[in-house]
Amino acid sequence: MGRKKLEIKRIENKSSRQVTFSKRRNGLIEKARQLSVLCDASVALLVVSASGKLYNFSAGDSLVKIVDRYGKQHADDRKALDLQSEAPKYGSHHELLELVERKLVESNSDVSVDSLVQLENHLETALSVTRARKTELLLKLVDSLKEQEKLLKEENQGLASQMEKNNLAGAEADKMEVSPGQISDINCPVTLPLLY
Amino acid sequence: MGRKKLEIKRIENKSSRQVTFSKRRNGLIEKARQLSVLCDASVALLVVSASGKLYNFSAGDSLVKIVDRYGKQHADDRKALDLQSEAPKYGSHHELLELVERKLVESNSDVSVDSLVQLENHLETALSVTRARKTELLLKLVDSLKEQEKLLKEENQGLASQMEKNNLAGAEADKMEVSPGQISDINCPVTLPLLY
DNA sequence: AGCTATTCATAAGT
DNA sequence: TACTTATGAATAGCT
Repeated sequence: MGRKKLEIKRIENKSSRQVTFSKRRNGLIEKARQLSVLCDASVALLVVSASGKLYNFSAGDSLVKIVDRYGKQHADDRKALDLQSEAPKYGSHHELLELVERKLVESNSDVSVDSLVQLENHLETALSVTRARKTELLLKLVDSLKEQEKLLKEENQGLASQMEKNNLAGAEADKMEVSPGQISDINCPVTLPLLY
Repeated sequence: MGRKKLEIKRIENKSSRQVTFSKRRNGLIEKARQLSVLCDASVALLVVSASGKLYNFSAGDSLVKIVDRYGKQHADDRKALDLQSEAPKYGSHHELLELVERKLVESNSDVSVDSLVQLENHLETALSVTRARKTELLLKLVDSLKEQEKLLKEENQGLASQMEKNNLAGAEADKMEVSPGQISDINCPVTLPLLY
């Protein structure tokens, strides 16, 4: 789009490469802005120049939000870590269990109603906390599974339409079996009570 | 750049908005690719359509790398956002607790011990049934979601590998592709109930 | 999806 | 770096 047709390959002359970078970067950002406004979409754009400088732009939503949405698909590590990082607090369950057992044995010889009431209260508190935690975790799990499902469905649709596009672009149809691939183990290794 | 000058404001007609979105999105991606090649730069582009679909493109370097580079500068923002997004869940818990408390205060006006014992029993039965039902439903939901996820992943992988095959069969490498989400399983929170 | 009339972006020049 | 302009590209409105 200029005085001459430009081949799309690395511009060897350093200064014109820099000029072109600046011009086209601005052009790209303007196009991104227009897309966002015209079509009510969110756009995030990150450009790293050859010299390592980072330029960023976003429209429709904050860059952080858009990146975060992307991150949900690819930062499973972070998610896993988040869940794990909460574990330590509740990790010493075994200790607690032993404590409770000791208390119970104690209370058998102790007939004082007061101390039984106290024990009851402690146990009830523990129960309540535990139960709340259980439900919270289950609900979290459900939420993340639903999120996962949504993303997978979108991805699926994207793949399908892209494939259709590719097919039209000339490749002969090659029948293909669906390979099961590696499906990681989803069995929850949990001692979850069904009823109680 | 068309038959008529187009004002840069939201296109009201839904279908032409969609068509424009598709055209301009492709144009934007092509421009991004060109910038990357011509000027030896890295470009990451994330577009979220009005309907919530995510399109991503990168050139020069992997999207994750570019985004990471950005992320390191803005880790704090993202952290804050993460925390915020989880906060709402705990709000409604409180409401429910208050409702329960009100019910308890109501029952205080009744002084008959017998009737209180009866009420206690009824409530305990109701609670137990409710709780069992809740857990049962949640676990069922989790199971079906996991099943659904498994199926979607299989389908996804099938599509991805088929597409790869098609690509090898003649089409030139298209940089833009929806990554076949390497979505590892959500870690199942292990520390479930201590007491129940 | 394709097809043009137009507008837009920009390469080269100043 | 900024402005100008000739020209190649992108695309809006149609089909």
